[in-house]
Amino acid sequence: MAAIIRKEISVILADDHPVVRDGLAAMVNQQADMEVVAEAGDGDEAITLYERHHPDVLVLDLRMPKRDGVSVVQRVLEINPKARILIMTTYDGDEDIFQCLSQGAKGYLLKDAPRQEILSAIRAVSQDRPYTSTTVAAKALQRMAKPSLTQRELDVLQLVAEGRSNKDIARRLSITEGTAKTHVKAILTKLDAISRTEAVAVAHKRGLIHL
Amino acid sequence: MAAIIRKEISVILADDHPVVRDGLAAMVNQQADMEVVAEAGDGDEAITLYERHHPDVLVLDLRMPKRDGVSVVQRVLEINPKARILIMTTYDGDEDIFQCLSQGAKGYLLKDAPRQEILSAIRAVSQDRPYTSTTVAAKALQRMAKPSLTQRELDVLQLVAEGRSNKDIARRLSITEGTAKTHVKAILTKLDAISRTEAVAVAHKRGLIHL
DNA sequence: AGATTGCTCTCTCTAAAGAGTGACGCGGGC
DNA sequence: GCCCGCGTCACTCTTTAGAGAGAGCAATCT
Repeated sequence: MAAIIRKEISVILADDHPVVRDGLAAMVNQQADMEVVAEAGDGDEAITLYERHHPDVLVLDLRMPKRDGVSVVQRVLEINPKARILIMTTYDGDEDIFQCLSQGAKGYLLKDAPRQEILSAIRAVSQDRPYTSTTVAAKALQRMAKPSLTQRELDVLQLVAEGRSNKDIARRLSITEGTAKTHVKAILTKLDAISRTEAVAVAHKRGLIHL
Repeated sequence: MAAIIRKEISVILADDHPVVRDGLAAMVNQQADMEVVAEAGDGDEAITLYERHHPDVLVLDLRMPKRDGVSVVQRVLEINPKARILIMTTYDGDEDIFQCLSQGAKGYLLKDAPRQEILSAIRAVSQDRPYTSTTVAAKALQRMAKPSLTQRELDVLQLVAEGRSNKDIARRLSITEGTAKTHVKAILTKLDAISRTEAVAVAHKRGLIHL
């Protein structure tokens, strides 16, 4: 009979795709120094399981049902400010990652990363060392140069993306049409777009909105 | 030493995410009646490996680098008209699946499907029985009622989604602005949208375009 | 206190979008 | 042969979007 051995690095996986969890679990459990102690299929579950197990590393998908990655990062860091979180996402344009990283997530990974990169990212984060894939690092620099939208502008942008007219947007946000136009104009300028439709395309590419 | 036993169902996995391939491979190889004989990371590779191995089932991600699922389905069915292909995708709104299914793909799956569903889908397809998840079947019915866009309209829609003006669209397609407007109008009517921006939102939801 | 930033609102003016209609040639199906 | 869907083009008319230019007001930072 095998004795229960505590491996050095305990990991919780949070992803809404069973396939992805299986894949990651297989990779992680094959390693001598790490093991998966729990798996979560949505944001709420991720938080519950984190509280219960307090793992060394939480591997977290950015897009999940019930509660998205950003808010999970917030909540987990409230529970344990020293939590080590590795963000994982499919889309390299996702703007949310910057929000996560600035909130205290330790690392970021793309889902199409090769096995080795994923494992070394987990090891890095487990030692409290930040890990950022080169593609993201490059994007971070690009992003510095570009102006960021205010919260209100993001609200407007969301409605623009849904196809609402200025008048409609004004009604929904309880502002005048003129003000809505002002916001839209600011959005167009900041995103360097000529029309609202182009703005939506740009915003989507940058992951500012999720259609 | 173990003898090399041919399992009943040979499978090729095609997906650009190593994690997903690992997950699927782990699931499949655990089964007594099936095994993974090759893995592809992009569309071209999928075709090459299909030709080499002629597996019982090809599990194919719809979105891949180099060559997307639709064209892989076409090519593989040229090679072997009796090929059994199981389409897999992340997005349940994807319009492309209908194209694949009508071309001869045998089944369709969402990536967030539970393990059991994935395995039974592979078994069904391996016996040449069609498999369609209930969510997709429901969507197929919905789709019947809705008018479909012509190829030309899809061309225009793509440009609309990029934020181009009617004048710009006309120039790029070498037609007059009036004609471009006619197409846009038809698109708005068919998608039941009030503005071009809303049309883009609707089209994106239905998977008619990929931003 | 002064500067900055975000949100609000107002005004004018031009360009574009979209509704409504009609029409013509071309191809395939009945 | 005829009808129909498609792509093309043309015309009018109303609504909306977007550029430009200010201005007040609150919260925050320095």
